Amino acid sequence: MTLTDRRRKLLQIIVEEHVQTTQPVGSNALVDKYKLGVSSATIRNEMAALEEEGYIAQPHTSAGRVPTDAGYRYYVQSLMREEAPTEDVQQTIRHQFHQAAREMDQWARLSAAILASRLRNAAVVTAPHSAQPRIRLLELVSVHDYLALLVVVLQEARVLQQTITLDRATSQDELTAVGRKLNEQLAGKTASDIRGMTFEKTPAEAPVLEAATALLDAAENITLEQSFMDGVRELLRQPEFHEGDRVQNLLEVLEERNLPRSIPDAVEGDVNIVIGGEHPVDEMRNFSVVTTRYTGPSGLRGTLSVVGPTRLHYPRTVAMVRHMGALMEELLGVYFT
Amino acid sequence: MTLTDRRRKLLQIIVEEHVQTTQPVGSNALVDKYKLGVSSATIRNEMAALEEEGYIAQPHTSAGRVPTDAGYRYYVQSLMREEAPTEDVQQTIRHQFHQAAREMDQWARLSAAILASRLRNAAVVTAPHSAQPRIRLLELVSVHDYLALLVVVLQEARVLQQTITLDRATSQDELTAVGRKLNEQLAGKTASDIRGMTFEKTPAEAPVLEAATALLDAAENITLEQSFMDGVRELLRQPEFHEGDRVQNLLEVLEERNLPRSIPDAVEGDVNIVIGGEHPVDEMRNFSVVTTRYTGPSGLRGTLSVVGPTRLHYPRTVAMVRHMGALMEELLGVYFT
DNA sequence: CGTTAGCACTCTATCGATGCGAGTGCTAAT
DNA sequence: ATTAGCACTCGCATCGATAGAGTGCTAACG
Repeated sequence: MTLTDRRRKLLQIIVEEHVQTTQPVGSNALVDKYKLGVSSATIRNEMAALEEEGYIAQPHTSAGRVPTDAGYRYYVQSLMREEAPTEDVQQTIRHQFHQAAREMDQWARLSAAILASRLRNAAVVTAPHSAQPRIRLLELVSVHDYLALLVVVLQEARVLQQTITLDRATSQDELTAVGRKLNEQLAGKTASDIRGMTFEKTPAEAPVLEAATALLDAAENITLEQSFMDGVRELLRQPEFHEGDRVQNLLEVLEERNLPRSIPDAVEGDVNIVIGGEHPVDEMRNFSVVTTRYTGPSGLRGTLSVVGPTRLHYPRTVAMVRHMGALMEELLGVYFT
Repeated sequence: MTLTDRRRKLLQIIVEEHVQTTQPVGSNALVDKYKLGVSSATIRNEMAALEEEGYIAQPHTSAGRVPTDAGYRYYVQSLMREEAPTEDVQQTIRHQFHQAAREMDQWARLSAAILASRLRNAAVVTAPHSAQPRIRLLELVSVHDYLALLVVVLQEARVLQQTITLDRATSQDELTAVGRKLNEQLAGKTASDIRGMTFEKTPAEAPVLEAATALLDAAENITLEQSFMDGVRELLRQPEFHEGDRVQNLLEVLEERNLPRSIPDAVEGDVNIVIGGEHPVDEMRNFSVVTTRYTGPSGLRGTLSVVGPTRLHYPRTVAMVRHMGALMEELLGVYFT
């Protein structure tokens, strides 16, 4: 199971060469390009061994070798060295955030854009959201006789809204009064808190409470509104998808925005890598997903993911995802403590 | 310039046949499939005439004919009959809206989804927004010593938010006081109204006013947050894009979300069709865009667009876009009068 | 004069044969 | 253990021939 140093080195070269060229890599090309101290025949023997172990494979007899999922797995686990973005790049990114509005949604959107353009692959980022959202403030605005707009500000500085139907015509004054009263009672409460409350509800209050709890419930989950996708165009640029029919499947998954759900839970603070067939969803078996989770004060959390072909530049991708995760955490820490 | 009836009929058949089959259509196939009372030679003569006029073209000598942009233009202008969605479909759609939340953003998103899936093409819908947004209500929430969240509710029942930096630590009480005062002064005002106001601004109020006007300004334009795109996957499914490199250009345009901007102003209440090379943006010359504009009470308006290959099923597409536009107007009318 | 049958011509797409080259695995020598 | 040598495999590009779809033109017809 454990490989000799030479084989490890060889596997590394094969992965990196293939990532760079997109082509299967052969023994002759290798000895030419990299000054290995041995002949191509030796390399062939070693390659045969690596193939035996399942780390590489040939697309067809008499083609070069290509890393298998297992090969990439071994590579990311014990061969690669992350390539952190240069100081220069880091500065540029920081600057971009500086220019953007101080809105969590904007940060998420920007993160997705940066990941996509820097790594030339698709990126999905979920905006920060709390596992236990609490009401900070609540406001009722009359829209129509029987219609009111409920605005809920969460403690995490997120704003939710919902239009609610009232069972009788209600004036703005009346709504304001209801709002004032509920504000006192609901401030700092979670959805389950509210459900547990047993005070007397007036007929006017009932629908508001119901809507408020529904909003809180919805806010717990990564709703599709808060998940930003970017870089599909980059994905189409990748040579392996020029036929297009393979990306299509991916888009089915991505456009329904259930990517985050389909990703195994990322270990917090670390970067999670899912390679090709390791992914539970069938449509994803041609792709790799690199994910990290970021957390902020008061239970805020979210995820950043990059999606690309299995032939990913893992050292750069992992490092960049890690970097952006850290950056998000930093921003959240500074602005929302 | 004006065509004989027979040529008009022929052009119509060519367009519809080509839309259906994706293939160039030849004279023999035509007389076989449609029981025209004449021989293929006659058809050939007529085709030559139509080609002379610029309505059709052959991809290469000895291939069938394909409609040109001008051919499609003639078709949509004077040959096609819109195919309104069946009563059945209309009911289903109505039902879908009934199920959805009564939020304008949700409606827009749903519209995009429906257009995309029913027409099997990409759709872009902008949420309703007012040309002259007016403040309904304003709320300040303390986030941090020097940081506050400004929530602005517009009269159109839209909610905007922005985090603002304060030049000194400010308590929630103080913010509430500022908010109360500004509320009285700003209710019903537009951005230019506010800029025109000359009352005394306290240091605490200045940044809030600035942010509020900025928000109003931003709300006037279709910001990318309020524009919903769906159905890119459908586009990839189209046979003409199986090579993928042509959709890529489109995605460049779409992902930057400047599609609405790149579309010639739609005449209100009517459906606007831009065919292939008619589009000012180069990357779009392989596509057609069908757009309509919807308006609601108090200056609310937005657009719905469908983007597909020039080989669109115009009768269905135009009718469906028209239908959805009318539906949006109806919904806005019912809920926001 | 419009219509049409007939025909030569053009161009594409497809198929099979062929040759080349990259790459492999094996064997025997070092 | 390494390596030179070699036969072998297979994909890929090239080429030519062929079939087929479609056209334009011409001459005949009602």
